[in-house]
Amino acid sequence: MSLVSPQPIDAGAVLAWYDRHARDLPWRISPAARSAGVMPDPYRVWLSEVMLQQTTVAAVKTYFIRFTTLWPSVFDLATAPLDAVLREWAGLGYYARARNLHACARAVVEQHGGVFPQSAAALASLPGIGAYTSAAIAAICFDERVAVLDGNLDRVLARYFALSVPVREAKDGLRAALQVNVPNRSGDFAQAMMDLGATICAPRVASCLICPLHSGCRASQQGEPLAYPIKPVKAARPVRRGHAFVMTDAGGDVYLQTRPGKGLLAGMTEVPTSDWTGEANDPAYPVATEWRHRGQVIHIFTHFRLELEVWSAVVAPESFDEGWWSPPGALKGEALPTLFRKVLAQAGFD
DNA sequence: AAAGCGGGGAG
DNA sequence: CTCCCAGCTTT
Repeated sequence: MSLVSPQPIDAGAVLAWYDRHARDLPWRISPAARSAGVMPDPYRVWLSEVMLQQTTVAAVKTYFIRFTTLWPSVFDLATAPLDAVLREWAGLGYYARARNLHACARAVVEQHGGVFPQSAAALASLPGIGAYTSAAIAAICFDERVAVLDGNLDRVLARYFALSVPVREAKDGLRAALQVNVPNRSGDFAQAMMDLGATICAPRVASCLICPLHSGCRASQQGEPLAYPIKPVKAARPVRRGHAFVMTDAGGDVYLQTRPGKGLLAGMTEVPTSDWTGEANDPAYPVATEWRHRGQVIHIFTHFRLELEVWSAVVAPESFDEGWWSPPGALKGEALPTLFRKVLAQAGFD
């Protein structure tokens, strides 16, 4: 017995709703323009999709405009130094995306003549493009009739089918159930379903009375749309503790260095810190001098909570040669993740 | 199959 | 505070 009942999806109703209520987004071709023959630029769609991985539309907008202004084409991005891409990505999170973005731009230019492949299967072989992103680009740019399954669709379909297990355990079944319902306007359909999930069938609010899928929705029929999707048991978030050291030279420049190329915040810029452990420990200062305690920074990562004690001191620069000294006015342009911007702010560098 | 990987906004 | 967002890669 399948976990997903073969309840048909009224794609026509979804598209009719989308024609009236589509969100206006910087990377999107409106359904009216699309109907008039305007096609999306695969470069812009790809860039937006990568930025939108596990990231809200609101957070992406300014980054998208900044990136497309600096680098209007895949050729421009492929030619840009990786350092510049990381600096512009700083604050958006999941920094492996920026490295893969750059690698993907170079692959498209060097292996495909600057033209994005037009099938989901071919797109999926590129760096940073997985099952969702390949399907989204193929549908939105080329109207490939492929199932586009993101977090919104997980929720919408889990409710529509009243899925009795966590989505994780039925992903293939959901995809198959969606696939057989994908219409000719597959790009608009994909975006319509995502808009539906973002506005009507939202995580904490289900506005079933105005939903185009209301009549076929099992969860709505049961009167408990918010009971789905079934939540998997969540792991506790451990606490790690450590110390951060903000050092300035006599001229007031701040000592920065580059993080390791693998792991958390890989390749991004930081100030020196101790190890982050489960236990509070005494600060192992980088150099013996008069350190001033500037308070604490708390930062939440996906899988742990970090509490850093912030220390500052004026030091002799000769002892530090792995990194560089950055004038306070230049900090804004450094590839500093949010954690270290918090640390610097705590030490008085705004 | 599970873990690792950021950050922010909504409620 | 918790939840979760237009997920991908590595182990």
